[in-house]
Amino acid sequence: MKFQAPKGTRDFFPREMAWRNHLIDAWRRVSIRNGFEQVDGPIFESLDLYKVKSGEGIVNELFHFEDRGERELAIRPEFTPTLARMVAERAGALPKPIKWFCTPNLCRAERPQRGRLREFWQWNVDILGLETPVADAECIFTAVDLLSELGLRPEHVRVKISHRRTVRHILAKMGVPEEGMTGAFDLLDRRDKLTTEEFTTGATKLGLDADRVARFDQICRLKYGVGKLDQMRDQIGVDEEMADLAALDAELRAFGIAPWCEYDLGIVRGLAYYTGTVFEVHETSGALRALAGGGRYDQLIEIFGGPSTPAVGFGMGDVVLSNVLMDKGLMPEDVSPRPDVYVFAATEGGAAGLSATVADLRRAGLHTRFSYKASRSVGKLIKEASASRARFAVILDDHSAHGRVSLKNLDSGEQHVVSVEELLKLVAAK
RNA sequence: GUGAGUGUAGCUCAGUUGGUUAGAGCAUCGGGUUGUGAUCCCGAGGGUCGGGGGUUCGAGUCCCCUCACUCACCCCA
Repeated sequence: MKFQAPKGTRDFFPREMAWRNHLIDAWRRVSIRNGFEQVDGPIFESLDLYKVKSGEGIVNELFHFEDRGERELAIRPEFTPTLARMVAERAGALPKPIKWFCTPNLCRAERPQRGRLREFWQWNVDILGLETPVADAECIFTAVDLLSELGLRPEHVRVKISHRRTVRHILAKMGVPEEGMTGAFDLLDRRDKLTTEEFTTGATKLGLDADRVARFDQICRLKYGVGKLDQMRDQIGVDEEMADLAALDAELRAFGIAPWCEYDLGIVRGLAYYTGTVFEVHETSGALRALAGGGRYDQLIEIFGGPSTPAVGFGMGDVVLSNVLMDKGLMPEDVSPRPDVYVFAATEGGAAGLSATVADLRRAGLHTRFSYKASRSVGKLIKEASASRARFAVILDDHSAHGRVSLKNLDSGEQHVVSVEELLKLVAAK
């Protein structure tokens, strides 16, 4: 019997675990400096919680099971329902605005492919209780702050922004009837995957004539920089429902992230519950799926039984993010913790004091490793110390009985004979 | 759920028209030389060639089935 990790899941050997921690540390660090507080919920919830938001169809896409009390449960495929439940439960008592983040692992019963696995980690950032586009801009700023923290730049990734109400207004003005809106959004979303014929057929079904089909097609593809909303007004001829976007535009500039952002009316997001701003972070070559996606969902908390609460947020998964960093050559070689010192004995006399020295160094708070080898070959042991990525080698020899050791800086190669007290000082000073 | 591609050591791969006991490099482990990270030398472990069936005197190699992985579709909360 041979076992392997289940389809779409990953084992985290030390290297991978170090990377996962590095990423989650970055998520946490950036969240905190942007004023968000960390929360978490259970890894499984009542299956109904997910049906409320997404309908029966969701059941095939998640892992669900029954407990011994015949309760139907599901492993969390997303965090938003839990968040909504938590907010609805204490809505009255929580100080506003609510700014929360979370770094849950999520599971979806989908077929794995590039950028998509069955278990992954996702950074969730949400602001609840604020209607102002400042909150939308702050979410986008936080996402950009993280991307920047990991070495990405506007030439690598771009935040593509649209607005549900603005787009709805444009579509209505073009003659798309109210009942055709869902179909129109779907068409917008899938434009890049459709042939011209398929697109035209779809648009015609919505009641658009050839002229308007062409304009619709054009609108899907138009992109505008931050600060260029006037161009959008002129080219599309849109007048109303622009105030929200204009306010967001001003904030994006004020936050200093204009170069990272662009308006792209082809961004829809599949979710029916978005009500205003929607955005996705894409790698600029367009080769990979979205790194992150989010938007405003002002009615969701009510659906979960809470009071009417405006909300905006986004999610960013670890898989595509790692893919992008790898593709751009920004994946660090090794982010495992570096030992401060690596101790070994060059003589039998030195070996007598090995364990005691290690214990002293560890009690002093140093990340201390030592050689388990019987070899007294200094060259071999230095090599071992170096392979451990330690900053210093501590060499014990026959003088060590008198409290003197050789301290070698493995980065510079410098070596001095020092007392243990001096050693602690030198290592602490870097 | 649909389709395509790929499966030989931990990794990258070689393996002749089917022919003896399946190989290399890297990695791992042990040892040796040089009292200081290199280089070098010796050695070891690790494979039911993804699995099953078939053809054949003989299958890593040919055929069928199956499984896994990868990629694309559906979907993407």
